[in-house]
Amino acid sequence: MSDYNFQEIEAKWQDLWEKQKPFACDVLSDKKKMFLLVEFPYPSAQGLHVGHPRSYTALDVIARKRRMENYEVMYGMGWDAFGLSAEVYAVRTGIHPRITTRENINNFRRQMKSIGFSFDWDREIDTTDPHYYKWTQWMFLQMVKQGLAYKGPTQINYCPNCKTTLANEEVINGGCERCHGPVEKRIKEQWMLKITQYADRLAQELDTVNYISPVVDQQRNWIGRSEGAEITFTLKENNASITVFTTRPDTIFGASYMVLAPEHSLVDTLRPKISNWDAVEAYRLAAKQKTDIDRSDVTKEKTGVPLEGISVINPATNAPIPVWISDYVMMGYGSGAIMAVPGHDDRDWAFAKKFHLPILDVISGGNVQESAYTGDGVLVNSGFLNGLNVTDAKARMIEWLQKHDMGSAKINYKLRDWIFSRQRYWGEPIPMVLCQACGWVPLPDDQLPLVLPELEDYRPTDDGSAPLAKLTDWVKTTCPCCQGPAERETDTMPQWAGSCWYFMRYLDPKNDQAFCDPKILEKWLPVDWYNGGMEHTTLHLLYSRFWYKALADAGIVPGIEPYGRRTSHGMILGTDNEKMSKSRGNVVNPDSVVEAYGADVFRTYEMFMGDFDKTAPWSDGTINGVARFLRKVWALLEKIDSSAPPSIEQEKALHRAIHDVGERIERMKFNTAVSALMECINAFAQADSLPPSLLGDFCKLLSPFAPHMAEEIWQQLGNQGLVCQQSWPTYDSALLVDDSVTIGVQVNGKLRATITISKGASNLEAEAAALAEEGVKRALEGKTPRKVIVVPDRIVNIVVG
RNA sequence: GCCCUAGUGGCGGAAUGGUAGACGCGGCAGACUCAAAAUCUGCUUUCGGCAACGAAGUGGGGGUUCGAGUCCCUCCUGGGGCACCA
Repeated sequence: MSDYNFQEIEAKWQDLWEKQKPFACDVLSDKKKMFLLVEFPYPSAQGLHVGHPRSYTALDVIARKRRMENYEVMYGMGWDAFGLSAEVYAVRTGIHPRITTRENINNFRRQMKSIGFSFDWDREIDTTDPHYYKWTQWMFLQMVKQGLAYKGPTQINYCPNCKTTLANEEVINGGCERCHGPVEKRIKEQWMLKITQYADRLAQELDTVNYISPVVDQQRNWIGRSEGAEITFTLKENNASITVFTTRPDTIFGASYMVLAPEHSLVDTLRPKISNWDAVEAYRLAAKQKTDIDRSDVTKEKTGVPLEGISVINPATNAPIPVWISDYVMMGYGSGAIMAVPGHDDRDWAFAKKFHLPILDVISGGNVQESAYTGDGVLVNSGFLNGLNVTDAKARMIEWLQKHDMGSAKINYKLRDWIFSRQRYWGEPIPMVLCQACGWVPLPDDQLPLVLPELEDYRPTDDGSAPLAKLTDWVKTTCPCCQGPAERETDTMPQWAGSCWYFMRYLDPKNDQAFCDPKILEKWLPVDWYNGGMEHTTLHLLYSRFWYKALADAGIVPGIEPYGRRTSHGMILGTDNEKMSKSRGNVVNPDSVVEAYGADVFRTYEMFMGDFDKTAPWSDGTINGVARFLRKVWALLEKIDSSAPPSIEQEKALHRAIHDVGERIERMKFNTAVSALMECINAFAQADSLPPSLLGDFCKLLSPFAPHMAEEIWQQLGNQGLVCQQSWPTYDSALLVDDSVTIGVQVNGKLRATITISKGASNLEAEAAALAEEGVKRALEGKTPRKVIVVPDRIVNIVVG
């Protein structure tokens, strides 16, 4: 018996898998399908992070088990290779992103293969391959045709450091997601996707899928549905009107002033009537120059300027109220105007206090001069609403507004349309042409893919225009519609475009007639199980659901949701319990782990290190323990004796493991599934001999975690075929139960003894055994039990006193 | 401020309302060895005690229950998300 040479043995099986392709998916198979998905990575120059394999291994365990359960499994891998990071890296190194991307992909593929994932590598995809992005462009055009894409001036988030536009989802606390620098607001012509048109469905249809609840909560939160009313206020000075959105129409009698966003266009219209225009203009200019970080600082004092000479009529009271502008009202939400009810809104209260505006009490329950009262109560000082509670008053008020044609019920969303343009080079060209005569014209399908042209200098420009604009020959084209002179769009798509639909391409990766054969889509969608990071909840996952619904509405894909089930893994931290980062110097490189311990140890450790859901710190000690475990498994080969009958203990240990490992994998309790494997081999090792069949069955349980060693032992036991192609073992329930059971005996809920009784013993027997215990007698101090609770095979609790 | 999440030995972590600490790491003692590594055996929540045993114990405080790490209320702390969204 030699030591386990993992380098040699892992290479041997990886070569064999490569040749025999046991993980190839037959999409036309009659077997029950199982579509498993992990987020395909962005192939960075740093290579694979130890965080990636946590997700990949988990679903690899599921994939391998499902194959052994006779499912046809789809488990693919590919590269989300467009995007800013690749371009930034290329600019820094001076090497074209196409070249660095190819190198990075090769490195990622090598790393993944060294870990032994059971991906069907013949279905590898790459978002930067023209054969792939042809369909990304095609799908974008489908959205154009459905009226879901439009180009228009919009206030965008611009990162002056990265020199590009950011989607709202890419702005974190007013800063850039990538460089964390401040983000400016600019007005720019951008391609937009109308994700807001799907806001309601994106929220509602979460009920039709099985996502872990934090994902559901976070998406709903992000979509931010709120029910309220739109109310029209009329200007006192002329008949112009201003519409506000409020969730509290019930408080309208307390609306003592109105606030407009500084950017509100009405301010310009009203200029001739505004007597303090200089002050107004100065305030607007100052607001414009503020970054979102300044503007969204909740703790800062409220500022604002009144529009002197302007007032509006409160439709409920008919009284004129002043109009202010303040940057605490945002142009991008509702109508950019609010009715301020300082008595019952904290922000309005703070504003009113500062500027000495009237604070009216219209809902009983608080002292509005001290602080805003936002709770429930009975309406007061509110005319026909008096005496109603908040809910009823809301309904009554909306009714009243509708009757008088002054407003109606309205639902608003925080979700904004998706800013889809990037003034960058390394992305899918947007296949649109601007014709002087015809306007924006989509490229016809036969001109797809619109290949990303070569460019000498692909660096972003300081004036915010796209690098492709420099290619004047490429930009100049003819209109597909009228053949007149036209210009190509020079913006490219964001990183998120290619990942919106990539899972479908695994199903039919080489098809050039369609992104996927519709029959295959029909059979394989939705994805059965998608595991990925929480950080993608309001980005990729939301975009992708929207993209799918848009395609579904165009009749292109089946169903309404792309992913049936969504789970998430916790982050892997450094040994210091901090997020791994170069600057902290706590990064663990998967290559060095594989080199030192082998893929099997790496995989098993990643599953054993902690609860899959939760963050877990890297630990060199624990990984050693896993290595020791696998060495013990290997050493069992020495005990193999085909003439020895299995001991009952060994059989019980095996069947216990079959039960526990299977059940724990299904519950994604991978750490305790590994514990169950450990317990089993600890039991196996007790005896001097072990029948080959028991170790063979154990190999089946081990194979999802440590597939190389499992194959090797399986072969050395003299078995035919691959262990990964065997059937998942079943357990004999009779072997799961013991004849006797040790249970606790409590006196008044405190443990005083344990008794071993036969399984299924009657309550009387258990009680008698319990009362006979010395420890119990001592605790009873001669008192007579008042009550004895026996839970069969579980516990005896004696109540005294 | 709002919405999620978590808080258990020296450490990672186990526990369908029923013997808290499985499994692993680390530590201690021993075996093997010229020695070391590797391996194996035993012990290892804390306090008191030679021991038998006793007491305390799952972030704090209340509650429900024969019985609470687990359920309810409340507070504290860490992690994540959203945030002047009317």
